[in-house]
Amino acid sequence: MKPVRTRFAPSPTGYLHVGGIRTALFAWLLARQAGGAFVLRFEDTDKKREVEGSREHLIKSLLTLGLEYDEGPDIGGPFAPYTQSERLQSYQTWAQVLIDTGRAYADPYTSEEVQAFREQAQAEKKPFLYRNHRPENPPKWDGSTPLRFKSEPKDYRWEDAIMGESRAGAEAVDDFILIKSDGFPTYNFAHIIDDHEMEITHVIRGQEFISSMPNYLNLYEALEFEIPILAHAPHVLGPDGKKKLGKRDGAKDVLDYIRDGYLPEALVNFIASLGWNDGTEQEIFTREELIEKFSLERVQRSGARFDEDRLLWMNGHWIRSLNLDELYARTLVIPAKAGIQSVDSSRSDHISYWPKESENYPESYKKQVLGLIQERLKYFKEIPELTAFFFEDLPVNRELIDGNKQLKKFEHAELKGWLEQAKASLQESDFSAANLTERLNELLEATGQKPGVLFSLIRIATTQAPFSPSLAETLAVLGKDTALRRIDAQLAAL
RNA sequence: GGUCCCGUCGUCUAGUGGUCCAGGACGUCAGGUUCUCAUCCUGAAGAUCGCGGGUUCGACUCCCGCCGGGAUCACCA
Repeated sequence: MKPVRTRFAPSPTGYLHVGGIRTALFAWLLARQAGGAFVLRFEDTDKKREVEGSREHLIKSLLTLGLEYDEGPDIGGPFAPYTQSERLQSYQTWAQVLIDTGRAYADPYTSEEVQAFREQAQAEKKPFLYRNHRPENPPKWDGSTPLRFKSEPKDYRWEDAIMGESRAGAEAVDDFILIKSDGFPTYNFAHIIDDHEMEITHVIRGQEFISSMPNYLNLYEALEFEIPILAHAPHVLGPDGKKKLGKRDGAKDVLDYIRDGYLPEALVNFIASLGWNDGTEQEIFTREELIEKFSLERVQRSGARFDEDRLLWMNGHWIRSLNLDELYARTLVIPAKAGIQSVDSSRSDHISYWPKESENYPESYKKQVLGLIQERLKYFKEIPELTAFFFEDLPVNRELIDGNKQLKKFEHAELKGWLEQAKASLQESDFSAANLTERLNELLEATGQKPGVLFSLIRIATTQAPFSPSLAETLAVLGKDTALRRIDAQLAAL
């Protein structure tokens, strides 16, 4: 049994969005599960489409999610180089093998001529097959024209680890281009050479390549290469459930999610469970559980829709599962945007998720605050709006009391009286949560009011926020000076 | 249009001939937890299993047709 070697082979032409990284995750999972190797390879044979900075972006995305690769363009490995534009010699060598065995020939037509053939076929409502125009005596290939594969059409049946038993007729096999006239190989040729030379055992990629499988199978045979295990994953669909997810649908790339404060754990869990489950009712999986339980056979064959609500829920779950110190450490740094600058990338004036006003507060204070909001935090970018009142006195907002369904039925004078009572009691408190709770309960009796009334009143006075964590805990964190100062401000406004 | 793939609650899915008048999760709605928001708990609504034929004692599960959706038909990957 050969050691498992999987690869992720993106072309550096743009962002790595959630749909794209799923195949990377699957490949990584398989490699880790088998104790094999996960390889990163850049397929940059189309210089025109290359996007500046996308290599860095791709690498950063992978690493941020914890999908470490064992061999790759930047770290090398036993089969280096891992960038196709640096492997031209290999393609040249194998192309010569094909020429020598009569399985490749120079394309004598201009692209206009080929286009004419194509249009002619279309007019006759017949599928266009280049091989129907295969020249009888092709010129010797000198590199100035495309080099084509001389196919041997036949029906194919093959096993796809995800899609199951697959088949296609001979009409799907054609003479495709191996090497372009610019000297670079096509994907169709290059990836097969690379996978072979790099000893890749599992090819996992998007379903857009399924229809090319007969061509690849034909090439593998001509080259006498062993065919790796093949797996084609369905696309992740956009919110409308129709088109595949892409940047232009507003699909954010992976790093956008990270920057918004989504945890890698949640993203990995979410992406893995988009179209995969282990057959039980388990929804939350750690990275280790995924490595242990993942299998291509259980990957759904139909495309799954990207459901942001579910991601949000999952992220909240993972945030709650972290201990406070760990969670706090994660809120300290907003990862820098690597590679491509997103047009809508947010301002970079914040280096942490905490609001500006928090910078003069000690870490211990911020940790207490975080402890109070942990169970209501869905993603880190929400921290400022959830915590603002812990760091600054917000202006008195009359609407909070006048619009409160419990409080609006009382006269201001009455509310003022209760707040005065509260102030008097709180002045005597040591502001420990226990003492605060005790005094708050006494106040309930003294005023004869329900918590819904009294606590709402004090909560609004001390936070000026529409919602906040529970009263005693909030007061304890806020501290005596701040709490009393804010009560005075509220009193003055009533 | 040719070829290939797919089709279970709004969404992600469990389900491989009977235990399914279809189970779980997200979302939604209602109730509970000394106040708000959230968490947590409980409950509810929500799928004639795309449609129509077969096969079978019996089909979400097998077969055929249809419809719908997707992918692909480049000197892009």
